[in-house]
Order: sequence, then C-alpha cells, then structure tokens
Amino acid sequence: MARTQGSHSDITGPRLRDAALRLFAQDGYAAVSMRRIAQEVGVQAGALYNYIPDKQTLLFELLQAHMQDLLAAWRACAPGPDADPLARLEAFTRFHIRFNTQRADAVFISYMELRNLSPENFAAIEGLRRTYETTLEDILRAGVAQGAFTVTEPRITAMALISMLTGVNTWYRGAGRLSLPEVEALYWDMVRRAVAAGPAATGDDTR
Amino acid sequence: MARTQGSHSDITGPRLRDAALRLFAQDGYAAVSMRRIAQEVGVQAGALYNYIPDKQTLLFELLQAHMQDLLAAWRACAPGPDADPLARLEAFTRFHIRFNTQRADAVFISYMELRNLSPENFAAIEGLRRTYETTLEDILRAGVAQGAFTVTEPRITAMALISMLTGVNTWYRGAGRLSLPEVEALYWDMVRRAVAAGPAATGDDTR
DNA sequence: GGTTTAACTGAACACCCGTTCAGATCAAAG
DNA sequence: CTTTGATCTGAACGGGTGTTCAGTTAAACC
Repeated sequence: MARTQGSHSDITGPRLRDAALRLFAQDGYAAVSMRRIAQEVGVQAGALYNYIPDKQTLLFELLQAHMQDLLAAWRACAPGPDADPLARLEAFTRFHIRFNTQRADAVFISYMELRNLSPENFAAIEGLRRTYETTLEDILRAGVAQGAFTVTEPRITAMALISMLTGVNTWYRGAGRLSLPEVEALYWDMVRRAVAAGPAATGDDTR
Repeated sequence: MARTQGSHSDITGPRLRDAALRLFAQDGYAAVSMRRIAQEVGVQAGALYNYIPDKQTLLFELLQAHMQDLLAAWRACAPGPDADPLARLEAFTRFHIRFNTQRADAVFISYMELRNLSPENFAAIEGLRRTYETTLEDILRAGVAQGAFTVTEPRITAMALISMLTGVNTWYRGAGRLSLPEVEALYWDMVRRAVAAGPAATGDDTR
C-alpha cells in the first residue's frame, strides 16, 4: 500500500490542501473549481479524488484542521487556570492576534465558508469554535470571581473581544507602520480596559 | 417609457433586489444562480435583465445601496461635532448595533462578497466603508483633543470598535435572552471603558 | 526481469451557468 | 380599435461544473 520511499505523489496531498486553502480564501469555495485546484497542484482533476472523497469534504477537513491547530496551539502556550486572570487574558489576547495574523487564509475561510458545510460538518466546526470561545469566557469568569474584572455577561463579552481581535486581520498586512508586538500591545490595552475592574460604570440607563 | 399607473412589473425591480439580497446572504453570491433568483421573483431568468445589466452589477448595487443607507441613516441621527464626544460615541455605538441588527443580510453580504466585485466596484464600496470608519475616527480624535478619551491610534481603535460592534450580528437573533437595548448598553459599556480617559495605562511593555 | 500496484490521464457523464433574443403578451395611449 | 412599447417567455448559445472510470505509466518489490 504505502510507499516505503517518498515518491513525488506523497506530496500531492499536502500540496492539494495548500492550494485549496489559498484559492478558497482568494475566490471563495463556490467559485473555485476542482480543475482550478488540480491545475495549481500540477495534476488532472480526477487525480485529486485519490486524496479526498469530494469537494465538500476537502473544505471540511481544511476548517477542521485549522480549528484543531488553533486549540492545540493555545493549549500549548496557555497559562494554567491558577495563573493571574489578567496574565491569562493578556496571553490569550496576544496569542489570538499572533495565531490569526499568521494564518490569515485559514481564518478567512473559517468565517466565510461555514455556510457551504453540510449540517453535520457545520455542527462539528461550530463545536470547536464554541470550545475556543469558552476558554476566553472561563478566563473572564475567573477574573470576575476574584474581583479583577468587571464583566456582567462573560459569554457575550468573550464573543465581543474575539470579534475585536479577529478584526485585526481585516487591516494588518505585516508590512505596515506597526509591528506585530505593537499591534498586540494596542489591542491588549483596549481589552484590559474593557474588562478590568475599576470605578464602577455609571450603568444608569438601558434606554 | 414609465407606466403612469403601477403595473405588476413596477414591483419586480424591488422584489428582485429583496430576493437577491436574501439568497446571496443565505448561500453566497457565487452559489446563487440567476434562475434561482428568478424563481423567487416568480419570473423567468431572462426577464431579470430588464432590471439589471448583469449579475455582477446586481451585487454591486445591493452593496452600494446598503452603504449609502448606512451613511444616510447615521447623518440623520448623528449629534453634531460640537456635542460631547462621549455622547457622540454613545450615539454611534447604539446606532451601529441597531442599524446592523436590523439589516443582517445586507451587512453579511457587505463583508462576504467584496471579493466578487470588479476592481472598480470594489474601490467604490471600499471608499464608502472608509468614510464610515472615519466618522468614528473623528469622534475619537475629538474626544482625545479635549481629554475625554485616551486613544493613541484613533484609526486602529475605530476599526477595532467597529469589528466588535459588528460582531453582535454573529450571535444576536432578536428572540434571545437580551433585548436590543440591553445589548446596546452592554456594548456601550465596553466601548466606553476601552477608550475613556482615566488612570493612565501602565503601558510598560511592547514585548 | 517480471509482477504488482498506487498514481495519474483523458475522456466522458449529466447537469448547471450567465446571458441573449425572437416572438408572444397585454395594459395604456391615441 | 388600433398602435405602441414595456414586459416576459422559452429556447438556445457556448462553456463550465463535480465526479467517475477504463486504461496508461512508472516506481517498488520479489
């Protein structure tokens, strides 16, 4: 079955994934044909089906791999639950910006192509995403519990912060005026101020 | 040319736009065929070309109309530049959430389908978007100028806040636990704290 | 050197795409 | 009642779609 030595087709699988990721991010899943992907890999369209069952599964595997990478990367560098919540929050903030700017294509697809997934595949990806959101939510709850944060709706605040942080991808291009550490510092400052405990909000109106 | 009285086809144009907006939001521009749109309108595909020159222009007009509506609606309810920056910022925050949750489909398309625009059409939409971002940026600069806000990068902060506010659309469905005014209040609290002047940030590290 | 076998080609399948257009339809105008 | 002209149909055009598969290729194995 498997070759003992690497033949040139041992790299077709990864090359297929790379090309698909880039093309999907560029033109969108629906607008990229299997023939276009095959051309990028340097192969005929039929050959792709030695590596994937169909186009839909290819998309799903890309998204799933991305989300699993994200969760694994966070687990690899996350401070433990006993660490200072402020430090945990800062680590999360910097991690999110760093990881997402490094994999802009995968992040883009993960937000744009969810609707092209079958219901079961969608549910699987959605579950992974929820897991990630919950790690931030847990940090916020820990900070609230020990009085470091003032957050009345941890779930919503977590999603709001993630939206803000992911927004970096819409403008950051790596060659701009600000370095990545500077960007991290800017966003960390906003995140910290948005949740840090302090003089209570006037909280007077709900209009 | 134009009928003096409304015939049934005077409504085909608007119905076409409504159907296209909904279908594009649901399945994506590339995945929605002209025949599918025509079916929704109750007409054959060819008839659509009495109202639009081509599919690409239909998308552009939807996005352009949305952005122009957004800018017009803001101008209609925006406090003048002499108002208190904090009040202006609150008005912007509440306006953005209210407008965007009311037109979720158009907002969704405006973020997802930009890449399906021709370069000229893209530039036009991008210009409108920049105009909107700049209105928030101007509010932030005004607040900084009179010491109400502590913001070192108004442009980036404006985009970060807009990302956060637009993120409401990813989870708000109108029938949830929180009312829209409650959501507005939650986000306004985060926005205010993120930019309000106060005890200076420790601002020690850039890592 | 002959056999095996994974990898790949190239053609085919049935179907859908955006767009065009001659001709039918039918309400309003004269 | 005839003319007008916007509106719409239905078929067609050239081309692209995801996927399948018999047959070719060529590297690895005995």
